[in-house]
Amino acid sequence: MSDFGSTTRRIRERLRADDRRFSLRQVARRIGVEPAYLSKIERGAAAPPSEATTVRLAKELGQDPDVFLAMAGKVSSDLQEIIRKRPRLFAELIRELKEAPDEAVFRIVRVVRDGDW
Amino acid sequence: MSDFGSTTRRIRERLRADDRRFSLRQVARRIGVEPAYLSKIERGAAAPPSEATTVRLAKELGQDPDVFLAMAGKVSSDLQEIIRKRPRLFAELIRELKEAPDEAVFRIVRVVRDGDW
DNA sequence: TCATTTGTGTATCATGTACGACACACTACC
DNA sequence: GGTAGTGTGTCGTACATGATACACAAATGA
Repeated sequence: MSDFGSTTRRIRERLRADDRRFSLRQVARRIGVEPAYLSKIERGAAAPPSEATTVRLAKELGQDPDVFLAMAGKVSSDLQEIIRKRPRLFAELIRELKEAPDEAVFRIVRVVRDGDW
Repeated sequence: MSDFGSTTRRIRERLRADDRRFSLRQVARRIGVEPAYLSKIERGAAAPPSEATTVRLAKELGQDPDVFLAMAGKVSSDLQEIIRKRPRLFAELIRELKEAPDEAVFRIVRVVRDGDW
């Protein structure tokens, strides 16, 4: 379940292969946490970090923050806020789309984005 | 911001007007918390309760759990799980619908529900 | 070879979350 | 006028969250 750590490690080590700046210590430093803490996270000895730290980590590794948050068992707080403002509407929409194929969901996104419908 | 308590109290007292079974103590008993705790919640002296307790409270008062959770500053964990399974897709959809009028969102719900498209 | 860098083990901590226990004073009712 | 029910004040607590601090041994590199 907690592949957050191992995935993070895998991605970081791949980046490190051709850029020494992606050592655990240097990444930890850039995202603003102690090396020991990031070490524990990557080994699964500590739970995934806070939302803010997770997002910094994702960006640092060139990954999608929403995906990293999902791996961390979280949902971005800005999404939560959107839902909380119209709970009935969004709750119904999301539950309705639970089993919908990716293509169907994405079609909606496109339709909404391209406005006029 | 924290109208959770006062709203709860208002709804409960309205129910109580024609049903003595909606005293704070009896409601607390039925949803499985101590009266003192529910009292603090209704007065805003304690933060809104856990997701599970919030849902039991909403149902007890005949309210929509998603709305009560929203007031409690939370999003139902089953919705979060749906989002976490396809984070990119749902993140994009929800952000795209952030400013969309209620009617537009609801139209999508209907279209999805009525299948075939 | 020797300084630097690296990852990690251990200990610790502050804050928040989510309540329970108990006693108290007031009100309602018969 | 006693008994039952009502809301509340105070205190405590068990556990989770999100980290820091420090020391250490192994690898790396000039």
